[in-house]
Amino acid sequence: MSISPKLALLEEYALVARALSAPARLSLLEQLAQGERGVEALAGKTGLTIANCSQHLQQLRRSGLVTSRRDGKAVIYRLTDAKTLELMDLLRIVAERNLAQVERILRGLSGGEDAPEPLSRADLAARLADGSVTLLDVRPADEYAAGHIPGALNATLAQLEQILPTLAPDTEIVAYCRGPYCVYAHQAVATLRRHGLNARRLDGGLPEWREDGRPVLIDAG
Amino acid sequence: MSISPKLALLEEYALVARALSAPARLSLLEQLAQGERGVEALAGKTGLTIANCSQHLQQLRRSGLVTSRRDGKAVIYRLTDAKTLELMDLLRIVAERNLAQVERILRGLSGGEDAPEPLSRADLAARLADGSVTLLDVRPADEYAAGHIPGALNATLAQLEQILPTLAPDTEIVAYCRGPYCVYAHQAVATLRRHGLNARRLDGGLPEWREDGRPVLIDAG
DNA sequence: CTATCATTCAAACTATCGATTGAATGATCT
DNA sequence: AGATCATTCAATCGATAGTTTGAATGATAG
Repeated sequence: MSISPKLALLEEYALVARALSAPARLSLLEQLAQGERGVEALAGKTGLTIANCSQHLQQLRRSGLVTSRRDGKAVIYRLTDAKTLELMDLLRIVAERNLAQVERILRGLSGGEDAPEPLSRADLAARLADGSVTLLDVRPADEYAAGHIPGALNATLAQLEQILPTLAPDTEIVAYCRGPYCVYAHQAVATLRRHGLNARRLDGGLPEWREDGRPVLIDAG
Repeated sequence: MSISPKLALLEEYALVARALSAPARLSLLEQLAQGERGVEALAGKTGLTIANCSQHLQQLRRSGLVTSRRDGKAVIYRLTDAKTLELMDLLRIVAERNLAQVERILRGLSGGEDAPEPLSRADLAARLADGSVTLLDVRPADEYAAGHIPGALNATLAQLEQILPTLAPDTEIVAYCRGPYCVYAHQAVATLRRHGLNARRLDGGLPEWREDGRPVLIDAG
């Protein structure tokens, strides 16, 4: 190659950033952060066609953010390592700190109300131990089944209104979802608070909880 | 807006990543990591035309990674905060861990020899205190003048061969440069080792050193 | 060894990005 | 107030990215 090594290096770094520069791929990474998945499952969850999904996944693989293995006739993708999750998190943090538009969208999700500070994962662990909190997993049932925080109830946003009466009104409710880019927990907290309940989000989702080395319960399949 | 808030959020995160997805902009960020700069200075350092440089800078500003202020008739850009530097670093780390191509380029810079592990900044500080190390700043003279680690000698790669005889042969030499994306230190260490000297890189460059809260010496202008 | 099926490739199209040129802006300085 | 000059805007071009469609691959299962 005739170009300078310096430029060649920058091209490589840019390749990683470019892999993160399309919403569709961020959506795929969000899914993969919860666990390894096949192409078809990912396409279904993200609403992409199979072929399109495959191409995005290959781009993610070329960037080194994800890797794949073969299982029978299926190809299973997964995040390469925890650094990928770190990168996703940092991207979100920078966007939330610096972009007014993000602030606006998140405020819209909360129905304009001020949401309380998220609960740290360490604090949640302590409060789960002494039972002073109701934990709510607001992801779809299949994702809950594939792994969730022990002690968490599962209810999608649609189901939330139905289970409202069953929630102890004096116990603080903590909601969590997929992690870096998921908005379910934001919306759930807004709904719960509109109904007068004391609710807040968990800081991070299941991927971060798992990355902390904390226990994850998998339903028997 | 009619699109879902979720997609809108992902678009914003992708905007930040897209800002990092062009080598020219990474190059600008590398310069800005060393300190705030005007458009013309940045264009000169990166080899971009003024207009092109201005457009890239605006894209960086839209992404929230950099901000600007006016000083007389000049517009001065700077990194928004330390998170930008973190993001640049993490991008490099992920690329170095996962991309074979990066490994190859860095090996080429070292002339194929195995380079020793970089020295940590904390260790450097200790060894500067007891004088057991020769510190070499291999950036251009103007960047050295704008701020450098106290006690560092300045020599560009071109000048390196000339000052070789003046270096104590028994003292370990530590080289540093701009930081995340700079290759000068790699090349300098390779040159020094080819001449039989005991040399290694500093982990990180001036921006990381400054971010640690360590002293930086600015030449009187 | 052949059929099957999940995945990948290839080609086409549209949209967007990056570089260049030359003109316009707009804050300063006299 | 007008001249100056750094910066930004606008228009253009070529190159690249994203989506869709349909065909090709290639590992498995019978």
